[in-house]
Amino acid sequence: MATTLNPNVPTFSPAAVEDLLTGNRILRRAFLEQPSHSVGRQGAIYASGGGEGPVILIQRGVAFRSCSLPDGRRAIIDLLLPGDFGGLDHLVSGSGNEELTAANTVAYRAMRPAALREMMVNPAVALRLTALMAETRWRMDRNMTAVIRLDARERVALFLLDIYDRLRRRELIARPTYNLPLTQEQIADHLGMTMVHVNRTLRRLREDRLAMVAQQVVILTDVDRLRALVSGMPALADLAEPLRDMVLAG
Amino acid sequence: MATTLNPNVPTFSPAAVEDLLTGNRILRRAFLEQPSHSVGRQGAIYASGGGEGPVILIQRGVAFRSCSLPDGRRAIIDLLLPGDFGGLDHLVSGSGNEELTAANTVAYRAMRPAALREMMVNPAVALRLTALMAETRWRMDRNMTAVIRLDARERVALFLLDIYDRLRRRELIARPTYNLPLTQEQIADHLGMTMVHVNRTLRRLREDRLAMVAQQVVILTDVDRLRALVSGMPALADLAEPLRDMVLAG
DNA sequence: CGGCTTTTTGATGTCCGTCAATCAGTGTGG
DNA sequence: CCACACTGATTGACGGACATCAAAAAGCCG
Repeated sequence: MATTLNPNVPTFSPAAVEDLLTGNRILRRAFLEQPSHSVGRQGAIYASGGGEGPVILIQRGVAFRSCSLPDGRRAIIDLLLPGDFGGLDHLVSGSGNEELTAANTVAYRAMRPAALREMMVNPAVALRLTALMAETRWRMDRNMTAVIRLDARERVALFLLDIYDRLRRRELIARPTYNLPLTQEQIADHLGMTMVHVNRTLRRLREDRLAMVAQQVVILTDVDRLRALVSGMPALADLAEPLRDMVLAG
Repeated sequence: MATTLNPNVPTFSPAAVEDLLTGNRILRRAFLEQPSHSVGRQGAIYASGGGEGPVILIQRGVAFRSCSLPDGRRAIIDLLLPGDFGGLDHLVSGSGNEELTAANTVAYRAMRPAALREMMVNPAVALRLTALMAETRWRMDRNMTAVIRLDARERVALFLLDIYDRLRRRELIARPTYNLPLTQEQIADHLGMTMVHVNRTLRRLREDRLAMVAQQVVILTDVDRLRALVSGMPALADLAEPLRDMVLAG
């Protein structure tokens, strides 16, 4: 087995691991029984004002949750990779203000919130859903911290590293190279910068031989020095070893 | 009854309201049976690395969740007001990276995560916990959007208005005036600016007769024009009418 | 009154945004 | 097959919003 990626990754409470494992299994099985959907690039998986949105499990592709202002400004609040769940707040909210958009072609399973709520009578499922929401929050904590206190270079470095770690833990990649289906403008909307400055920052990272990003392909040429850039940040929280999301196919 | 504060506040799914009400009642009752704790200004309610942190319900005072970098930079990620729950991710996480600090003297009830997990066998409680986590996420979405895409003036205006709305909905205040036990440096750490610039921005708001902030006292002199400043932002999500948190005393 | 934190203000600098033009990649239809 | 259009990437010149540095003033507390 792979060793833990980082010494102080938040782990799940031991007392809860059993339930989390069970809940994880049940939940994924239920989603995999649903029909598979697909949306193309820039397509909406759900949008605000569209009634009760679904809860989804991403199987292939990348999606992002965003908030758009009327004047054209936009914030990309969270990024969902294969294996991530989205729309969990639809469990309780009739109408949120968020929208979920496919960055590239996305294949996903969807469930109605009502069906999921019924599954929550199983405490293991309920606990697992709590864990999923907590995970989302850890991701957001991180990006929030980055946007609040890191400079452009650090922000981009952290962003590239975090996606790398998330993909690696799911064993979707093995080497420090991956496909990132976001335009520089979308990256800018996620990191709180302008497209132009994202471009310049990426160029500098390239010149410094830290990372190369071109045409949706990311190559981390020096992971160690990248990590050193953001060494002040706490580790990326993710599922503990026994909870890795292995069931993606189906 | 008061009318809804905003036409398109996200409401809870009708199908879930019954359970949410029940869960809310049970949950608060359980917390109110716990002994009351108190911490002074700048005291830690829980910190990273302190073992399994508690889940808490704030009764009096204001607390903030923050992430500190070794070089002294700090991000204040979320603000907790009376009636808010904190540390919900301790339900699943053994060791997070967050810390919760009292802004002024805070009185709160605390429960061990294990006890709460046992209560989750009740689906109503589980659903209510999900709702609480969703609510936290809506708050963070908002501040994330603000820090990513609003300028300093808009950020401060939104910040002051949001706290105002949160306090008002809990009926902790009736007029556009409240106590805000944060230093300008802490406000800066929450909004992603420097203390100096927060100060200047507050001065401009005062000169424009929009809001006065002095010595922890906030007076919104022109709520309408303040709202106009941030009219592009979606409404602040909060509990629907039947779910207002009324049980604070005890 | 000291000693502390917090606020306030000025002077100066810089990181990043804005504007604008060019270039590259992709698709389309004549 | 090549104009044409369109989106996204890239780069330069310039400006501004915000940060940094520094110091004084104002609260706060024993």
